[in-house]
Amino acid sequence: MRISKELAKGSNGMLVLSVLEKGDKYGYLIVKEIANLSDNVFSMNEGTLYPILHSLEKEGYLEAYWVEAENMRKRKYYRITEKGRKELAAQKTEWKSYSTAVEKVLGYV
Amino acid sequence: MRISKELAKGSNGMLVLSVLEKGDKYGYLIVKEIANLSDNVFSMNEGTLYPILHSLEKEGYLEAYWVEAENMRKRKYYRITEKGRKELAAQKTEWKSYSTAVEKVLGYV
DNA sequence: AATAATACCTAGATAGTCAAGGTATCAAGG
DNA sequence: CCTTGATACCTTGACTATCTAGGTATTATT
Repeated sequence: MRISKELAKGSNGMLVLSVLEKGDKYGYLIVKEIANLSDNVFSMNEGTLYPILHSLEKEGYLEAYWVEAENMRKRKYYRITEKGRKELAAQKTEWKSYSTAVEKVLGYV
Repeated sequence: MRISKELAKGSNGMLVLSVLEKGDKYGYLIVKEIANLSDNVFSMNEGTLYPILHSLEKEGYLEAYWVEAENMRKRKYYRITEKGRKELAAQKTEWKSYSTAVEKVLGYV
């Protein structure tokens, strides 16, 4: 992250779920997608991403499957589950509540 | 915090600076002020606040002084310094950048 | 042949927050 | 008078998300 690491804490899981809601992706591509969508404000570290993916899978929010076509590196794709979609919705609600509260304290609202 | 603790990481220092920008306050009152302004979304733990205050003071962003009037508990007031105001401005800019980036990834923008 | 990009991963350190506790004063209610 | 709750300061130990830094391997480019 270009952004101070601490600000980001807690939002990365949500960001991962969010890009996967729009279609299955493999790890490396998730990093690129988050960088692109954020206009390169975020550049998620791989050492951050993979533990998050494993944790989200363990919680049942994601399912993984390997794709191994010819002339292509092996890629581990992730698909968001129904449980994952619900979790994402909850986290988005929480994000709204959090960011609104911050802006109230800052005097923006 | 009612908000998941991780989301809050990194923003608390900014919130403290922000409420002090509007006038000197002592620790206990800072907690109340942040709770009030955020409509009780935030309820900062004292175990979180005091280390933050000490750290901000150490960095030169705050200055402390005791007030000990009659019929009153001893209160340790904090005043934001010029350096603190600059830091706050920088953190507000970073917050804007961060929250905008999150909302871009979430597809709100 | 060397380098950069792709693609997966882990281990140890760092740092912010929390829960839980301590100390002490004051006001209100029983 | 005594207990309770609010005020007001603080510290310690645990938790956990992230980072830095490393590892392995393949493919494309120069």
